[in-house]
Amino acid sequence: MTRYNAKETEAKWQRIWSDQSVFEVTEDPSRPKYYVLEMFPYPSGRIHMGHVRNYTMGDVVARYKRAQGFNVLHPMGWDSFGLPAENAAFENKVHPAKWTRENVAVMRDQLKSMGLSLDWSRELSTCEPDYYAHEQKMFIDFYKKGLAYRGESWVNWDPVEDTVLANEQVIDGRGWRSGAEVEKKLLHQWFLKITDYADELLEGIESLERWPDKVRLMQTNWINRSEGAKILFDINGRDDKLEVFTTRPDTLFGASFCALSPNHPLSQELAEGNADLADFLVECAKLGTSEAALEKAEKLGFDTGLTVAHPFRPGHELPIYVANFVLMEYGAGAIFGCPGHDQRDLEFARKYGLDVIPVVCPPKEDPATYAIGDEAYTGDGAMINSAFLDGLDVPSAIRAAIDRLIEMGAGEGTVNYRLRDWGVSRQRYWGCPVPMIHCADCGTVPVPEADLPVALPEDVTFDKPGNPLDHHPTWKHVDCPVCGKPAQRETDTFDTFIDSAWYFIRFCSLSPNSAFDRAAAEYWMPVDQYIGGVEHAVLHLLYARFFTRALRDCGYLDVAEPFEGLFTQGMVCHETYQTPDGGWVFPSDVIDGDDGSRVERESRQPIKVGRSEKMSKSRRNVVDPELILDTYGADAGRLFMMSDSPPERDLEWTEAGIEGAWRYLNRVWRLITEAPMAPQGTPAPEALDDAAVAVLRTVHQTIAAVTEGLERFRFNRSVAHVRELTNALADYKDAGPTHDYVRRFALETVVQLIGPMMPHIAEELWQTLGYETLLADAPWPKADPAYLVDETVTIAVQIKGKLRGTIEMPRDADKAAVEEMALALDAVQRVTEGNPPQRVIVVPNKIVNVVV
RNA sequence: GCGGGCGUGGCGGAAUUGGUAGACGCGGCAGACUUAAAAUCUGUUUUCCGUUAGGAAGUGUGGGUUCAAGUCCCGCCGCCCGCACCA
Repeated sequence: MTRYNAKETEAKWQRIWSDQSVFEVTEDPSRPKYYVLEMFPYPSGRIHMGHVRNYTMGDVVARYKRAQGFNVLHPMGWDSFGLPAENAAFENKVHPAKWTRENVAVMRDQLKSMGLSLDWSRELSTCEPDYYAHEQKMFIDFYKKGLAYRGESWVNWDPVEDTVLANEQVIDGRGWRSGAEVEKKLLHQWFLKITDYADELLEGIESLERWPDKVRLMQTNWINRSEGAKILFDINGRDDKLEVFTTRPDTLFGASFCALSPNHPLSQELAEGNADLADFLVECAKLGTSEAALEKAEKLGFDTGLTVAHPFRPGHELPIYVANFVLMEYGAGAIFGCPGHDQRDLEFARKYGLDVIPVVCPPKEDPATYAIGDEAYTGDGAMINSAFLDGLDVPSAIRAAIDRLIEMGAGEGTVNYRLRDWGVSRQRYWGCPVPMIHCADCGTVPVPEADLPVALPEDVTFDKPGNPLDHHPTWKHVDCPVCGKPAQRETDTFDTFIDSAWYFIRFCSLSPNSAFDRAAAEYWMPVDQYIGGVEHAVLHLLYARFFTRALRDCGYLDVAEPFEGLFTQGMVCHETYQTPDGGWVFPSDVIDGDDGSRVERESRQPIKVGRSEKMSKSRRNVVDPELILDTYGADAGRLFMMSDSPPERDLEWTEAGIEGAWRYLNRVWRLITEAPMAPQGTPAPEALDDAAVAVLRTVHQTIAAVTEGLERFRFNRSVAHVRELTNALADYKDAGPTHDYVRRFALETVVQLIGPMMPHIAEELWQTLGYETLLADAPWPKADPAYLVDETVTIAVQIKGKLRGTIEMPRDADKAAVEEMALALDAVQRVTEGNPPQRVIVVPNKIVNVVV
C-alpha cells in the first residue's frame, strides 16, 4: 500500500507553480476578469487558523474561477502599521519596523507553504514608504477638495503615560499598563468628511446584491439616517439658546426635562462655576469614549439649576440636566426627554422624580385613564394632552409640530445621521505620517508634492512616554513650504483603517510613481469576491466604500463600489483546557491520561475541558497552523477547513477532524494509484451497462452539485458530494474495458473537482493520470444534463403529514396514477379502511399527502 | 444599553428554500485482515417501546398559520459579533 507523501509533493508543486509564474497575471481585455481578494493580514508574528480558513476559501474561489476561464487576480499583502508593533517595542525593546518586517518574512513563508494561487509579484506592505507615499498624496488631494479638515474630538487620556489610549487599552476606566484613571481630553484631530457621502453610501447599499443581507443592514443602521427636528429652546436667564435634535417632535408636550452631554460646551462652561458639576463631569470622563461603556453604565444626571422655556407651553419650564448617556457626537449633543415614550427617558424621570406625561394614546386605551407604567410606549396612536396636536396620529403630529416650530422660529425639520466624520489622527509612532506642516504665520499647509513621501523616521526611541515623533530631535522641524520660516510637522499619524481603505486598488498595479495605474485599476476593479471576517462588517468596509468614492471625486478612477461580492466567514474555535488552579493550557500540552481522562503533559495535572471558544492567545486554545502543515500537509488542512462547517459559521478545530481529512487524501490517492484503468485517450465504449450508467450519473450529478456549492459558498456540501462520489467509485468493482474506461473518466473528474481545495495532491494525481500540462490550467468539468435527472422518483406517501411509506414512480407520472398507487399502499389502506379520503394532495415527483 | 447573527443525533453539520429530518464526516459498537498493534476494509449507529413486523417521540423553548413547519409568524431562553483609537 503506497502512502501519499504530502511534504515532498507539496514542495514539488509549489516550486513548479512558482518557477512557471503560473499565477502571475496581467490585464487582458479579451478575457473576462475576476478579482478575488481576502482581507490582508496584520503581520502579528505567525499565521493563525483564521488566516488559514480565510485564505483557503479565497484560494478555492480563485482556482475555481481560473478553471472556468477567468483572468483571475489574486494578490496578497500586509496591513503592517498598527498598535501591536508599538506594544512589542515596549515589551521586548525591539523596533516596530524590525519586528514588523521579521513577522512579514515568517508569515510570507507560512502562506507560501499553503500552496495558495497568489500573484506574489504584487505583494505590498503598508508600512513601506512606496505604499504610504501615495496615501499622503491622496490625503492632500482630499484636503484641497475639502474632504479633509482639522477639528476637535475627545480621546481617552492616560495622565501617567502621557498618551492617548485606544478603547481596548482602557480596562474598567483605567489605563491597561499604568492603572491610572482615564481622563477625557479634547484634541485637535484630522477628519475625513465621510458624512458628505452618507446618502450616497446609503443608496449604494441597495446595489450590493452579492453582499450578505446582515452586513447591508448593519451598514444601514450604522449610517442611520433619521428625519426629525432641530428645536431651539430659550434658556431662562441667558441670551443663548439650547439646540436639541429629536426624531419625535410630536412628543414635545410630554417633555419633562432637557439633558446635555457631559462634553457639551454648556456643561463645560457651567462646571467652571460649579464644583459639584465639575466633579460629576470628571466621573463621566472615567467612562472613557467607548459608546458601549457609556450605554451600559448606570444612567446618571446632574441638575444644573438652569431651565428652558417650553416652546408650546407658555410659562412652562423644563430643567436642564447633564446626563452621562447623552452623546456629544450625535445630533446636537443635547436632548429633550419625554419619559412617556422613551424607555431611557422614563427610567431617568423615575430616578429623578420628573413628570411622566403620556401624549400618545395606544389604540386600545382610554385616553381619560391612560397612564405610563414601567414601560414607555413607542408605538403609534392618537395624540393626547398636546393642545393643537390632540387627536392626530404620530406621523401627522410630527409634521404639525415641525410646522409650528418653523412658524415660531424655534426650530425646523432636519435630517440627522448617526454616522460621524472619520477621525483619522493617531498620536502614535507606527503609522503613516500626516503630510501637513503647521506654520505660525501661514497656518496649516500641506507638504508640497515634490517633498513626498514624508518618511517615518526609524531612529526613534520608546523610552519616554508620549509620541516618539514628538521627541525626535530633528524630524518635526522643517521650513514652512509657503513662507520659508521655521515650522513644525504634524506629528500625528493616520488611522490604519486608511491603509486598508485603498490597498485593493494598489494591487491592480504596483505603479512606482503613482498610487496605481488607472487603466489597470479600471480593468480589475471592482473586487469580484472579497472575503473576510464579519468583525469588519461596518468600519473597514464602510471606510473603503467611502475612500473609493473620495478617490473618484479627486479624479483617480471611475469606480464607486470597491467590492461587488462580499463573503463573511466565521471564526475558528477550539475547546479550552484549564488546570485545577484555572491556568489555561495549550491543546498541544493536553494528553490522554491512564484512565482516559485528560491530563497536562508535564505536570500530569487533571485538565478541565471547557466549551469551544474563538481561538485566542489569552485562553491558549490555539493550534499552530505550521504544526498542521508539517504533520499533515497543506491539502489536509485546507480540506478540513472546507469540510464540516458552513463557511459563514464558526468552525471547530478538532484533531479528529484533521485526521479524517488526511485519511480521505490517502483514500483518493489509493483509489487512483492502485487499480486498473484505461490508458489516457481510450475511446468510449459503444454500449454502457447499467452499473456504468449509474456511475456516470453519479459523476455528472456530482459535478453539478460541487459546482453549485462553489458558486454559492457552500464548500462543505461540495466536499460531501465529492466524498459520496469517491465512496461510489470504491464500490464500483466490475471488470472489463467498460469499467476501466468509466472509472478513468470518473477519477479524472474527482481530481478536477478536488483541485481547488487540495491543489497539490490533485496536480500529482493529474500527472499520474498521464497529463503533461498543469491541472491549474485545465478547464472545469461540465455536467452532462442528460445524466442529471433520474427516470424514476421516490414519492413519499403521508397520512395527515405523517410518513407511511414510499412509492417508486416514473418521473412526471400522471397525478391520478400517483394518487392511485399511494392509496393502494397497505399502510394507507389500514388507516382509510376502504373509506374514501377527505382530500389527497399530490405534489409531482415529491409527495402525496392523504387527509382522512 | 443599541445594532446584527446563530441554536438540528454523542459531536461538526445536510435538508432541492414549505414537501421522506439526520446526506457527508467525526466518534462509538461489532466483525475481517494481523502473532500483535497501527493502517485498511465491511457492517451498524437519533431516542424510546417491540424478538420481528411495526409503532411513538423528535430540529433551544412556548404558542400560531398550513393538507404539510427545521424552514413562515408572535413571545421567551441561551450563545456569538460590532459599537467609531484592536485589526
